[in-house]
Amino acid sequence: MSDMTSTADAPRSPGRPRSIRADEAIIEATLDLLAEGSTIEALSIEAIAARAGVGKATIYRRWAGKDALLLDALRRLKGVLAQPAGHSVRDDLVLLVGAIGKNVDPRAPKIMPCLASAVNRDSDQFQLYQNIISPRRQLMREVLRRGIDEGVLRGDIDLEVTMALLTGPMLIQRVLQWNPDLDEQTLPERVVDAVLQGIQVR
Amino acid sequence: MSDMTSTADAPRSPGRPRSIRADEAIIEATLDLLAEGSTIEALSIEAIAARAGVGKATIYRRWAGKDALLLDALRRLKGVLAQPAGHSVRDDLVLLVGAIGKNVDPRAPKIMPCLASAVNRDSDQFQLYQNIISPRRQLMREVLRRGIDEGVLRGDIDLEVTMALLTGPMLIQRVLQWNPDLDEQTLPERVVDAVLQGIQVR
DNA sequence: GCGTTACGAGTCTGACCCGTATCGTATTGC
DNA sequence: GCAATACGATACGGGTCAGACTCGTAACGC
Repeated sequence: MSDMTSTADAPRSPGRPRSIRADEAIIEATLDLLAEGSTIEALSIEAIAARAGVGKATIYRRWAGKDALLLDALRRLKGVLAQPAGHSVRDDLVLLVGAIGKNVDPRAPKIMPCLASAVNRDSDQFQLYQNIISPRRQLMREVLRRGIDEGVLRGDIDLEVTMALLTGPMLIQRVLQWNPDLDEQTLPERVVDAVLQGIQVR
Repeated sequence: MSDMTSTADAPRSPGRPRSIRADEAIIEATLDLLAEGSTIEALSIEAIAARAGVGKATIYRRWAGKDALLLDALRRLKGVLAQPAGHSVRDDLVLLVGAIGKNVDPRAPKIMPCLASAVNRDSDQFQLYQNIISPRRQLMREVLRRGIDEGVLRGDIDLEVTMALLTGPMLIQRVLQWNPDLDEQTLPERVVDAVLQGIQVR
């Protein structure tokens, strides 16, 4: 997708090879600046170059512009998929819900909120976002299906609505800080249990 | 909060009074530009003035800067609180959930996503956001409490978690377009029913 | 060593914008 | 009519930034 992919095959390189350290420094600088509070569009190539200790040309040699750089930088944040143990449906759901918005990179929580706007205005970034979350949705869908097969969950539930039910509360809390009084730590467990049991008198 | 409040008392005005049409045109232009896809920080006073058919000085005569103008402009969007009928707890919840992210102004859904980032970086805007949603949370809390009193809802549920459960799915759908396959129209009903009944086999 | 390419640093042009000031004009109270 | 204040328009100095370019230098294959 970016120029960097061409590094893989590496047919032959006449001159001095590109510095891998520069690649890394540029990406890191981008994420650092975002995590420090810069918004996406306030981010300038000049600032990134300065922060990375790199000439502007070094950036333009690798990426076409800010958008392409950002696309590569944000890819770093998606982290790895959580792997449900497969024993208890409830525990698996707690694990998956707890993993929402939680990434390997500690900067991710700071950066994620500012993506919310971008996702709804740029269709490329919307696609990137969907590409990241759809495998996670799939994972949760499979756990729910397993629950139905095992007879733990009812067969007539709407899987998509149920996933929204499990994901929504965690997401608005992590991304929007919707309710400052809500404890994020114990939220996954409480959400899963509430969804499982319902709130109605039976 | 802004200079405009001083218009209220109006002690005495020597010269030509300020044009109310200009006030309106500036606010409208601001909201229009935001709704058309401009982000908050890409929004410039010059663009607003041009769109409103107004000189820049006319804007600076009223507001100290872009932030003050935005604060006033966004206040227009919050709309009125939904009024639950008070008959059926389920119907009231469906009404409240359906009202999430739904404002009188048709531009609101387009503008809301780009506020997500601002809310998490500027504490002033975070407060403004909390001030807007906390009465709505209170409304929902009262409906839930009524449900408990009436014996429709269990007494041992966590109100705050339940509210997150009801609000989250709707919010991520309206603001983040979390799952494009999910029908926004019928979502409130389905969310409320799922939360009421739970998904577990009983 | 030589051609080639990359490097950090810096320069340059052309946008765009802010916030202020200044036009000539319009609208108010007196 | 006259002072006062508003209006839209425009010009201004100061600032930031995009991208393309230029340095002198560094690292590679041959």
